[in-house]
Amino acid sequence: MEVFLQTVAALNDDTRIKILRFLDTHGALCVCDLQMSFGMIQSRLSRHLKILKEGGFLRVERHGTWAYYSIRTPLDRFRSEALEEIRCLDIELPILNKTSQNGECKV
Amino acid sequence: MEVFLQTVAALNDDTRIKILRFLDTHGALCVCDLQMSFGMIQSRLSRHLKILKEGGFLRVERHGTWAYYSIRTPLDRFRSEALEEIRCLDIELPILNKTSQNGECKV
DNA sequence: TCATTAAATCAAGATATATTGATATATTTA
DNA sequence: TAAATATATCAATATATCTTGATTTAATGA
Repeated sequence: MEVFLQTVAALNDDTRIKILRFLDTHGALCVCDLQMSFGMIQSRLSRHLKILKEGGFLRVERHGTWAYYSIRTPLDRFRSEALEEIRCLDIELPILNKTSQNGECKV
Repeated sequence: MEVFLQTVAALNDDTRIKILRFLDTHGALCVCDLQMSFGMIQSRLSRHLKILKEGGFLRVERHGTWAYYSIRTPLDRFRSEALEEIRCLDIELPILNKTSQNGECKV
């Protein structure tokens, strides 16, 4: 069962779908940008990012204390189709709030 | 969110993955055949079949008191890819126990 | 109509997953 | 080294989903 079910489980949550769509739209973002944009408690966000990463959808690149998450490429066929479906969803996303740009985050 | 998340939710369960794989392998089967094969309580099976049907993976054809479930065709791209993934899984399936063939089910 | 069988539904308890607040880890800068 | 900030993890609770046993619905045939 393993990998496939983990991939499916990663998709099985509204919040994670939104995060995927958001990163697909805006490219790599650090946790604090996502946190500011979604107005979401940090531990919650961190958990969802972990599940998406372990589900094979995201990659992380660290720069100092910042962790930049982005859609992993290339995605395999199943994950690509999933992402394509997500692109077609009529969902409400937050506005991007890129506090980290100023070098000052203090989220 | 609607349809896509419902589709994903349908996939998000070991038992349902096995049922899909089983029906993909053996074609249309009635509930009692599945029940005998999987050794599963009827209400539990019925629930999973409902979720798979509502997730767009299965169709039902009624013949008298029997309800024959089978993989719905054609499947859209996402569901097809999902099924393809399921075909590649290394999972243990029960042996087909087709009691209904004799016209006597008494499951 | 009544009895029988297949399948669906419901309510209660069991299990899994998500959320929260607190704490831990790690990097940068003073 | 110490303080500050970003991120990850943990433990407790809240919420959702699954399982079970009982009941209901529906079709068949006596």
